[in-house]
Amino acid sequence: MGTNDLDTAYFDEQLYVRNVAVDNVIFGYHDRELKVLLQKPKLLDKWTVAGGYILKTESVEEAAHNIAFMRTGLKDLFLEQFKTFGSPTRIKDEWLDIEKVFENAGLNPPTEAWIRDYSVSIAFYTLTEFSLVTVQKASFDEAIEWWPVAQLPRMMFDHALIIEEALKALQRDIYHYPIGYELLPRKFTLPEIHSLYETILGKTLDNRNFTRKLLSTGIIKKLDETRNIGAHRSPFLYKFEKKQYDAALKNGIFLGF
Amino acid sequence: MGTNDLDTAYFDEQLYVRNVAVDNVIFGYHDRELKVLLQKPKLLDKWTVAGGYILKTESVEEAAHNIAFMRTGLKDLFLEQFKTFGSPTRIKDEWLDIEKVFENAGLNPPTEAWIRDYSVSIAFYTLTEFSLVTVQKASFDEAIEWWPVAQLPRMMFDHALIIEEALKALQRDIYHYPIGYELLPRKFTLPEIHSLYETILGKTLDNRNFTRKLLSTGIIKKLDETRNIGAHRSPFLYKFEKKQYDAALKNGIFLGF
DNA sequence: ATAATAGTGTCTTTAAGACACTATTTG
DNA sequence: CAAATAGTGTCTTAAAGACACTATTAT
Repeated sequence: MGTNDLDTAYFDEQLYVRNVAVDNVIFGYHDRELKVLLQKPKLLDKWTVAGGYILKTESVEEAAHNIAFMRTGLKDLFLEQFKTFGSPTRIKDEWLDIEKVFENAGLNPPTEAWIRDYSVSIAFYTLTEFSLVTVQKASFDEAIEWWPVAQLPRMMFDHALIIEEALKALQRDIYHYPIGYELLPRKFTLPEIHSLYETILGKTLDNRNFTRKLLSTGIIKKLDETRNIGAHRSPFLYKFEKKQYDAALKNGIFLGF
Repeated sequence: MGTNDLDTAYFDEQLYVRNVAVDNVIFGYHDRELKVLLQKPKLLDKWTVAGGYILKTESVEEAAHNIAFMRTGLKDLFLEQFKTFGSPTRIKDEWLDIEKVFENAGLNPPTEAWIRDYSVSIAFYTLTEFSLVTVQKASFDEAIEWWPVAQLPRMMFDHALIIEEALKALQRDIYHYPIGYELLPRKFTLPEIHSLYETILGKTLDNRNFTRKLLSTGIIKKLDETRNIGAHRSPFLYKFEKKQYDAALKNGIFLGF
């Protein structure tokens, strides 16, 4: 999406790249659950991934950043392009839906406008620290909410597939990038990051082996503080070592969990 | 690309998806070198990756298959989407080039036609067995040739970058897919596949360890034939085991070379 | 016999995986 | 002291990596 105005007339052929959408699967982590930020257009009972279009003056990556910014209020988020979807049927299968979207948005693009036509979607996923996000609703949306990836609502078009592929990409990337940095608060405990990895990978990880491997990379560092969690032993807080983290991002690491 | 006619007027807005191109980096392996199939438009001294546009009646993947077919005469090639490129400058940086391309092709799209405009390129790479390919020249091309990836000619637009990224993607994928099947003839020797892997990865691999690992996957099988290579010991021929190969493609394998 | 390439085995080192007890905190 | 969660060490097994000699073929 190219502007901060969520109500821009995307079918303006002068401003926007035609036939191309950008969809951005915004992941957050909270309450031991991996969540996705979804929107529900007015009057429809289907949800959509955050999405928008590309201004002719910006790159695909800038468009994806802008979409993330519009929905979360956050800039410079971690963002990965994972796949581009395009087929004659991915939107038209549910023709009625898109007509309703326009109607509800108070828009009425010409019948022949590209926005009703073949649509390629360049899909990204974004990682955000849940607690920092202040959700931004567009005027044509009835709701914008975090949904657990494990229990999604009815999704519009092929958006369920897009989320599924985003999750696969994330699961692939977690072995090669220090993903936790983006999803956790600045200070976190070992049990928290352990649970994050288990959640994303959908399997249990032996806590001793997990800790050993994670610490051996040198990307996190124990602090001299603990977190009080009630009637239990207080876990130590850790933080990411920016230097090691950046190196890991650049060169890749291998975390064989 | 959507038809078998290499001279189709791509700027026809009724037929083609606007603003979106598909570029396909076609890899082949020959003479111990990894090669790419490139074209040179008439009168320009820059080369391009195989590319084309998407018919509104086909999917992105179909378009990529059609591009590969038009250039190689082969169907059902192994094909992977690896990245989508899009920025306001990737084509316009060399505005003169694209004008010349049109001129040389005898085309004269209207000044405002999308084809001169912002262009998103969905990039794929394709693996082919070099010897099966019969190269197909389009009328607006002066030449179509295999170039060693290690010594590319001057490339148009961002095509050098696209090839670089395709190679990175291939190097990533080689660890998870039984790549050799696509690039080698049906029967091949251990030294041949060994050299293929060394070439793609750009590093030497201990032949004993390589053989041990490759054979342990069960995807190749020793035949009862040898290849005569002159005044040397004759190497045995091997072939891929289709069953194991398909399983490896589907589930992924791990080849830690 | 020589030159060139094919083919194979062992040892060492490192990483993965399995496994269970002790420590801290609060009520 | 009981309940809950944090935190840590060792052994076994598997895989990776390093390394060098013997086998075959044609001239």
